[in-house]
Amino acid sequence: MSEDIKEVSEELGSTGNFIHSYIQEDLKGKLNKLYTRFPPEPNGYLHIGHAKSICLNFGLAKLYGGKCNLRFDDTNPTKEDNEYVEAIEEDVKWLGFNWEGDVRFASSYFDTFYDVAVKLIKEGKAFVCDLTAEEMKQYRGTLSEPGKNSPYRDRSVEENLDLFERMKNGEFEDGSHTLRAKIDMASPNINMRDPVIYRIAHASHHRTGNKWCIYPMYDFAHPLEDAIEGITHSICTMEFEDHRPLYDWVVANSGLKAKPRQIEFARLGMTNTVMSKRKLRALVENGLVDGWDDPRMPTISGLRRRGYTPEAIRTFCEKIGVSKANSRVDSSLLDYCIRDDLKAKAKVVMAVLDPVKVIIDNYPEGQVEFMEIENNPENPDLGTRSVPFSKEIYIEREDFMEVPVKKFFRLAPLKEVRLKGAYFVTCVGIDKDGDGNITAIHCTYDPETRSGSGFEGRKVKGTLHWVNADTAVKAEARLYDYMMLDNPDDPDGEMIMNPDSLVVKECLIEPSVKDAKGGDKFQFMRNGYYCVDTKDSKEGALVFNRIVPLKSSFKAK
RNA sequence: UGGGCUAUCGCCAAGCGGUAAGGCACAGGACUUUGACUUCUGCAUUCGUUGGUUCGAAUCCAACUAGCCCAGCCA
Repeated sequence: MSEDIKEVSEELGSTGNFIHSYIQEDLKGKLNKLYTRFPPEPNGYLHIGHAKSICLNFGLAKLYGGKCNLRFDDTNPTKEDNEYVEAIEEDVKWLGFNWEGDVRFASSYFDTFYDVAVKLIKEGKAFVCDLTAEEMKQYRGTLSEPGKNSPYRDRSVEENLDLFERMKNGEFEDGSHTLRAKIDMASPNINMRDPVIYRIAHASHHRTGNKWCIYPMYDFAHPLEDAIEGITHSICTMEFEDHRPLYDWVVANSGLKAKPRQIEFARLGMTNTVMSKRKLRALVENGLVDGWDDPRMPTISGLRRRGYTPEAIRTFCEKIGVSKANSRVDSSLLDYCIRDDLKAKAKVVMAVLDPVKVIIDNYPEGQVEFMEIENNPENPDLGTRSVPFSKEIYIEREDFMEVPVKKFFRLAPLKEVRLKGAYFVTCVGIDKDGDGNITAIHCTYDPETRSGSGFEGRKVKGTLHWVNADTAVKAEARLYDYMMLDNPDDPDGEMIMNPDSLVVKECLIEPSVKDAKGGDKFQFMRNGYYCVDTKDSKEGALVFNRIVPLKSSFKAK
């Protein structure tokens, strides 16, 4: 095992984070196997911040030859639902991770939790408290003043046992009693001021139904869950750092042998999006987005629908690193990751989003030629396809300028450009309507310049994508941009929805995409990466989501 | 103002007493049948501040400063 650690350590080089140091330290000592867990509460959908935790926990387990559980922390029935457990399982699988054995549920340990609570009562380490929520708040003290002992703190073990059993049996109303750990009301750490470990909630649980009407609190349940499962390293986010003394107290007093170690890291923040469940829920409930899987959402389901790949998300999670410092990662890093993943995977096709007609005056009327074009110049394995070409085609409106700016390589009067995979054409005239708008561009082509003919006579600076007018497929393109904008009026960082986060266009695409299915990904040449929408795309009425635009160093000034 | 944590390039982030890795972003050059990709080059004499220890400090010590978290019968 120490050899393995050495190898891992060398492999990591200088990229290892502080968690690796802890784990390696522990593995050199008493432990011989790493065991982690990903423990979401099933009360919402997973987002890319969870992906960071998933990659960390499952990734660490894999790296050190250990195991990782998927466990639902379902200790609060009023907020949880089976809908979420199913969605979460799907997301974790989709991201490419396999959990150890069956999915675990905190709720399947409810009997054990109860037994530990009884043990604590018997040892004088827990008591039933009759204080109301409001009274308890008064007794708790403040950040700078110590709290006071509850008047119920010194009840006898017998009375506590009796009361706790009656709590379990449903004799009391919600909020009338709690079970509290007896620790220290004067502790500077508020979490240690006799924290509540069980509350009464006459609510139906999505898995245990009406069997229980008392439910354990996170601070009590979580350390026990970890200890029961033999978790060695319980990795969570920074806000739980203050809870660690309580976590350790529960483990130490539980009678369980395992001694999991809690390690905290900073949660993910990203620019141009929101990550809090509350804010995401508000967007969904206010109808500002098309559900939790709206392609603008940072949810795993949203990213998946948008066209992000698990590989890209995993790479992103590796690249952002893990530390304890608050941070907001620039969204451009995620953009980079998906482009990098798709560049050799996606077929490159030609699509025109803002078409203007081009008539090739000297091309024979009625003639159609099929041009053989490589699907991805970087990846010959993707093969070639045949693209029809004829007298009338469409090009991108922005690829023509009647009065070109300097350094404009594209089409302009009397300028020659290459049509990708076809011929060189020269603009010889323009048709305009009564308002002066260009309705068609007239060109001539040079038959000698046919693509693949080996023509070397002259060079052109620009290559344009195009679609054949007769055979083009009409489709809907949904151009997504960052969901949120910084709000200059709110220095606290409350963001506002980007009004241009979705722009819908009708576009024309070469016929090879005709049979594309939901989830298929393409590069629209010179434009960006697109994914066929899994919800709204139909045969004959394709809908493409723009995953991310291509970079461009061209600036028209 | 009690306790906990954090502070290294525009954004992440290595660094663990021997003289500032890497990625993204950005800028410029080459290449190019995608102004993409690829490739080359540039990008912190300086590590929140101020002192101290040391031959030597981002790394040790002290004092400041700033930011985040905690007063749910949420997780």
